Amino acid sequence: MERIKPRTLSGFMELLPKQQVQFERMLESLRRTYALYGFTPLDTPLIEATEILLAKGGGETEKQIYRFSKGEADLSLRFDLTVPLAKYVALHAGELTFPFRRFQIGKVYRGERAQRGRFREFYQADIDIIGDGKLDLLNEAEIPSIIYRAFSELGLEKFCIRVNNRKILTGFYDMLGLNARAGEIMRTADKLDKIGAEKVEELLIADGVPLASAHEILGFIGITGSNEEILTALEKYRGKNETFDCGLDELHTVVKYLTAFGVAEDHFAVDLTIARGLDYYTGTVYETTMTDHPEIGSVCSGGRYDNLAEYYTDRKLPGVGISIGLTRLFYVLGEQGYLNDQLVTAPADVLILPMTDDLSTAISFATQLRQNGIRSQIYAEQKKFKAKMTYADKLGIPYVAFIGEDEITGGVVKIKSLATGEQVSLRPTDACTEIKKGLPTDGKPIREPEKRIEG
RNA sequence: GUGGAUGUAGUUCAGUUGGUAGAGCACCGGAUUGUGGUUCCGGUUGUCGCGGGUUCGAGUCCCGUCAUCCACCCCA
Repeated sequence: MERIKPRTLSGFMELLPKQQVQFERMLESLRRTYALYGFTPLDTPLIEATEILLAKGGGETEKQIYRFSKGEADLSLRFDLTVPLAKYVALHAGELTFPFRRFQIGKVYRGERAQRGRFREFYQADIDIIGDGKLDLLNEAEIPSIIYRAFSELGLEKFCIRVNNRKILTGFYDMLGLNARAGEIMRTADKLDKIGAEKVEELLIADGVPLASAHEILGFIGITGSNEEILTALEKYRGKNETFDCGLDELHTVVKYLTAFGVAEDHFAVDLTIARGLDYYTGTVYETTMTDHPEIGSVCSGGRYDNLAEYYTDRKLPGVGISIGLTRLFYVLGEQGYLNDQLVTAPADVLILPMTDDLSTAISFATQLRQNGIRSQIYAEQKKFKAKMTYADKLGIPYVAFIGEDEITGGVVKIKSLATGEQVSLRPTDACTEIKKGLPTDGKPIREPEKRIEG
C-alpha cells in the first residue's frame, strides 16, 4: 500500500502531550483571571460568511483571509475575534446587557507566510467591554490592568505594556497638516526602535514629508523618559489642537488609574511610537512585548474603538478590548526555557497493574480511587512487567499499585512510590488516604519559580 | 507579494576532488518471566524531498519543481 507521508502544515502548531498540558494550563489561568474581572465567556463560529468578515473591506485582511466556497456559499475562516464579536453584538444587541463584558479564547487564521513566532493558525485570548452609546474612560485603564494581572498569574515578569493614545497622534499630525498621511507616517515612526532615528527620517523624507515636519516628528516620537516626564513634555503641544488636548487628558487619566489598579510602574510605559496594526482604534492603544524578546513583536495589543459594529448596525457601540496572542506567547516562553517539563503533572496519579487474569479487584480499586478524586488508570495490556513499569515512569505517574493473588487474598493493594522506590501493602481505603497525602497540590506556576525576576 | 538559505533514519545531524550510506538520541530485544529510572550486551531503522540532465558511476555537479526555515511587508 502506498503510504502518505504525514506532515503538518507550516505555521500550524502541533504540540506533544507535555507541552499541550502546559498550554492548557495557560488557558485555564487566563479563564480564571478574566472571570475574576466579571467577564462572561463567549464562543462564536470558526467559519463565517465572507461578507461578514470582509465588511470593512480592503487591505491586508482580504489578502490573508482563508476563503473558500461550499456549494453556493462564500465562506471564510475568522481572521480575529473582534469582527465576530462585532457581528454578535450587533445581532444580539437587544438581548444583551450593557456594558457587555465578554472574553473569548479561540483559534484564528491568517494566510500569511509563517516564520519565527508567526503562525497561520493561532490562539487569541480576547477581552472586550462594549458600551451602549457611551463607555467610560475608566475601562481604558482597567483593560491593561487585567493584562498585567493575567501575565503575572502566568508567572511572567519580563513584559511591558506600552500605552499611547490615538488622539494624541492624529492631533499632532493634524497640527503639521499631515493628517491625510498619518497612518503611513505612524507605521514608519513605529520602526524607530528597530531601525533608528536617521533611517526613520530618511524614510519620511522619501515619502514626501517636508524636512521641517520630519524634524518635528522625530522630536515628537523621540520624547522618552518616565511616564510623568513624557506627559510633561507633551504639555508644550497643548492648546494647538482640540483632538490632541483631549487625547492628552485621556492619557493622563489612564496613567493615573493604572497606578491605582496596582499596575507596577515598570510594567507599563507611555510610548508615543506604538500605532501599527491598530488602525480601527480611536483612543487609548496598547501593545505588550516581552522585554527579552522584542523582536518577536507584540504578544498582546488592543485599544479603544468608538464604533465596533458600524458595518452591521446603526446602533453606536463604543468599546475597548485587547487580544493576547497566546500561541506566540507560548512560543516565546518555550524559547526562553520558561516552560519546565518538571512542572508538568502526569496524566494520572496511580497506575494499577493487575497480575491476575480476573480484573475485577483492579477495577473496583480504580473506581474507589476515582471516587476519591485520585486520577488512575488500569494497565491491562499483555506486556512484560518491565514495560508496564516503564510506562508509568515515562508518563511520570508517581504511584504504581500491584494487585496480584497475594494482595487479593489479603484484601490489600501494594502501593509503590516511583520516586522513593518504597512499597507498602495497604487496605484500599488506607491506600487512598496515603496516596492523597503524597500528591502535590494544584496551581503550580508555568514558569520555574527560581527563574522569577524580582520586580 | 519580495529577497536569502536548507531538504540524508522517528529525531538532531555527519558524509572528503563524484566510487551504490553513518553517529548520537529515541525505539526494540536480552542480562532481569512480581518491580522502573542507572549500567552492560545485541538489533532495526533510509525512494538521500520529487522529476530530469551530465557521467562508466550522483547523497555529492547542473536545471526544474515542491516543501521547510529566515528576513522584508504586515501582524498576536
